[in-house]
Amino acid sequence: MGNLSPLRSSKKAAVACNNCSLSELCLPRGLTQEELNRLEAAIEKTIKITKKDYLYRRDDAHQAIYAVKSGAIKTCLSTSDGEEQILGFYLPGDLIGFDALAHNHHTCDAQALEDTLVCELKMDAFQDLCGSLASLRLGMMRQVGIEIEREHHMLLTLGQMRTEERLATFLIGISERNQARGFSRKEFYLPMARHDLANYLGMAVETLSRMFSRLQEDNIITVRHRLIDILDMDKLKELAHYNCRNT
Amino acid sequence: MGNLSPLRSSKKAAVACNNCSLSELCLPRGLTQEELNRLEAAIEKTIKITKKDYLYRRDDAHQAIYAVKSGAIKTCLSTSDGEEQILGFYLPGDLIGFDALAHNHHTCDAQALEDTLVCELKMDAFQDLCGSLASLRLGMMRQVGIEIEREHHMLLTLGQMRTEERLATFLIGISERNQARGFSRKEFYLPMARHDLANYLGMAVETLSRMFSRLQEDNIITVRHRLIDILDMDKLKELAHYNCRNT
DNA sequence: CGTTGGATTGATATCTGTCAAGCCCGGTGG
DNA sequence: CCACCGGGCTTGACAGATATCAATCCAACG
Repeated sequence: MGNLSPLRSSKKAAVACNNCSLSELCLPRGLTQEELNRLEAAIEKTIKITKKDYLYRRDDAHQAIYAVKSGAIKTCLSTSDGEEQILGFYLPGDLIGFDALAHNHHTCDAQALEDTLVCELKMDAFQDLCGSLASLRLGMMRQVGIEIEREHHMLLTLGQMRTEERLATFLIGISERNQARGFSRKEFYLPMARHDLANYLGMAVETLSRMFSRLQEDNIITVRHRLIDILDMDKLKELAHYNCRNT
Repeated sequence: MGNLSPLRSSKKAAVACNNCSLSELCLPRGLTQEELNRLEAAIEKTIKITKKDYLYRRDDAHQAIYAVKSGAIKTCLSTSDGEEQILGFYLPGDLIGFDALAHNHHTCDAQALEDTLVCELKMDAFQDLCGSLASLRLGMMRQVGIEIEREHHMLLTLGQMRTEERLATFLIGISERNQARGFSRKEFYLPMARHDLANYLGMAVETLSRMFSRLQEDNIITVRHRLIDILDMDKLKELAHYNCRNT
């Protein structure tokens, strides 16, 4: 468990959206220079979250939307009987914090999987901006829409697929997200522990481990702990029914 | 399968938001009278969708957000290999259409489970309104947030629960939604077929049927086809781990 | 009143979870 | 430098839940 009150070091963002390599994935996409300047003025600071600390917890007031700059964050629903469901993994360029839109307080926990930097966009400043910047409203809606689509796809994964298919689908997704960020689409590090990934994919850790082993035996990937190398993307997509589920 | 191009009869809404019994569940919640008037002016018409026809289909342009006035709608992802995943059931007072926020076209199908009436709020009129009505922006965000929370809860259901627990959770949810709409929370009609419900809950139809039977044997509910009577809400909540998962 | 599609029930196969043991790697301290 | 943990991960054996296949059953409807 991380600290309940994580120490956060913060300062004005060192990297402006302008110079941020992630801006094409993030909220700024499609904004003009002038609009971007106004958005940036509303971005308070960059927050550093140490591995295992929380960006926010359930019931925290909805103070801001965050953009991941580096590192990785998981969101997760916890129940009082000790069960939990991982809701998503957030990588650089992803926006996080929409779980609080309905009730003005967060409805899940957001925890850093590794040391992580996020930009903070305060809700009050954001609300003001939305009044005058139609493009920002659209950008926000687009981001919320992406979140909804992601969750729809996850419902399909949990509702219809068997374990091997789920893992294949997940690996392809991570691969594509890495590619969009300019990293290798065939070789990468998973930021999360087996425990978290198994939970996210709705299976036991042991089952997940077996599926990794099976993919390796079939020469589709190599696994060395969290380091994944996709050897045969076509076969992987076949297992994931990739072409069926995306057309 | 319904028609690909359903016939829609439409007219200006017969019931204004003011007089609509659902306004407390719907977008108008929290708006002042003047704001409400402006919103209403943007509501184009009431659309009638015949059972099995589609309100919209995947890839349709995002023309509007819809509010269900009566009837019921399911949303559903279809894959080219013939599988599908039901994403949600929408009852009177619910807003539908957020799946298109990211890409300006719909990413799932929305089909009427019975003859259904919806209000149509055109996106362009809505975008204009959002510029000047901060309260409407907030209302929209709240509705989107509700959708996200609903999906989070569904991920928990599919990821962590076993079949009986899923059904119990679903029945409690329907019961609460009925109650919020002024209907009985213990006796109600399910608008969807077993096939759809089983798909939604990520199990085989036969398993769902067995779970219904088991709940009936244990005198927790009575089932007569789609008519459900909850005899013992406490036991049902116990099965659903209701208190664990909602605190 | 027969047809048809949905729903239930039964028998069986399969997948996945559970329990248990062992492995591997990184960290720690002697 | 090496031995010794400890936690995360993997593997194996087994049990149990759920899917699948098949056979009714039932209700709505023409």
